[in-house]
Amino acid sequence: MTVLRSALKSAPASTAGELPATSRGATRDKVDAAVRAGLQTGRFVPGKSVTIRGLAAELGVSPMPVREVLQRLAAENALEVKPNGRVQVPDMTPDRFEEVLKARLLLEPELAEFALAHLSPAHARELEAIDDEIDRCIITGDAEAYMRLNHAFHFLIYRASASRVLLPLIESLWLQFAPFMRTVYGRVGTAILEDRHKEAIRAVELQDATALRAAIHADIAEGMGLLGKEILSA
Amino acid sequence: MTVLRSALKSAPASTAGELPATSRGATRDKVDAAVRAGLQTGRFVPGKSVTIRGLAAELGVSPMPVREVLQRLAAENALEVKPNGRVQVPDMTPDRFEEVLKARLLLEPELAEFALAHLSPAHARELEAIDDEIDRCIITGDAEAYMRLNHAFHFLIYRASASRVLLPLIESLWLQFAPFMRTVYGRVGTAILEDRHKEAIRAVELQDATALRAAIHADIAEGMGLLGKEILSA
DNA sequence: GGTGTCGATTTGTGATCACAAAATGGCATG
DNA sequence: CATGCCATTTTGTGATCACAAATCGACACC
Repeated sequence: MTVLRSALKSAPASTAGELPATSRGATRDKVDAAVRAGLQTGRFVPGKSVTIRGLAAELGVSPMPVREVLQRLAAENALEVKPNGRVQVPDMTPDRFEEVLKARLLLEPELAEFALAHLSPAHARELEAIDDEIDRCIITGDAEAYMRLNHAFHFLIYRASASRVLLPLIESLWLQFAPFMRTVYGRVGTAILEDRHKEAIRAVELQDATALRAAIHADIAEGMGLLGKEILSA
Repeated sequence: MTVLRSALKSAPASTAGELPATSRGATRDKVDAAVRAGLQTGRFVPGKSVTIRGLAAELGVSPMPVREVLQRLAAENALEVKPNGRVQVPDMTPDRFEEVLKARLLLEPELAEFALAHLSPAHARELEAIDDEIDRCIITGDAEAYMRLNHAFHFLIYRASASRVLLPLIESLWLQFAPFMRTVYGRVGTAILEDRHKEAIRAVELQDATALRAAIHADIAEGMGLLGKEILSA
């Protein structure tokens, strides 16, 4: 039996040609990264139902790691398990949107200020590079790249805090509103986008906590407030 | 094969005598509830390693639902998956403690105020009943019951908000500090405990948002601030 | 007596399977 | 032509298995 199973297992592995680098939990990490990226970039749209077998086949893995990843993301409220067990990307509602906005305004300026002491001039230059790319994406209308870069900008700041509590909470929030924002950008385009990134960068350079808080707060309030009105018309 | 497996499956079921009521995901829910309760009541202590097979055997289920539950709780930062895949209850550090405290002070007064409009005089009476029991627990020194009731008190308020965003974040926070608090109570006893529950109840009765915020804020700051110093001596 | 090494055991991981519930679709009936 | 019903398919769930990595323990060697 053992030999037989080994033969079956090595067969698809040889076709894929990726025998090595199978460290602990590699498959699960791969699936996790794929789904998270899909949520952030809009591959998964609110209301879209995600099936275990479907994702497993798409990624060329067994249903097992997919099940665990879906459970994880459901626990983070990035996905929703319906009473019949089906998993889907939650729809956005006005109430939910307002709550996410409120939570972001409470937590993100706080963590940004906490991270400020760990942000060097080198970080400021990295932020500028990202922001330049963001400006390009707004012009070209590349909503997917915009979302990826905007995420990179904010989390370059937040991650500097080395937080193990606030940071996961904020990541959960981003996963909750990202799919919805993606659909909004798809509808209204990216031309109207404005941000307070340059103010934030200046605050980092000057190590000005108050200014950084204000920049992050305004960036969130304006960015989400601007597009939040869209959900009333939908 | 099918018949053979059915025989194998029905055998242990008949010994346990619980054929019915096997609705969707019942086993997983049972495991989930068991582990959550264990974390809240101190059955699981920081540093304690939790094994899949161990828990599965203890609860009389297969390793499968346990794996998913552990993944979920790890996603909520209630458990920690070490690089070798082992799962354990995270240790508390001064940094982590301070961050949890900060996050609670930001989120819980906010959600309490948001819930206030949904809190009726009947709720106030429920809160009073819980608080009476809490006072008894403080006297008798029943730390486990105290923690369960304190959780019930706060979440009776928070749950009234019908929040789908802030509430899960706060639940995650409680799961993070509960195991640690349990060990602290075990060391210093419950006699020194004080709370602002009566102020909170009065605020609910009067529908006074400012007073409720203040009561919740003070309850958290004093309750955790009082015991947080313990981690410096450990 | 301390230490390194090798074997046995424990444990997480990924895969496959059998089953039940739900969803889907076609078909017959009103 | 609409509608209710039934067979088929899809899908989630729980269980078991084979394997690999890690941990633990004993024994020999220095």
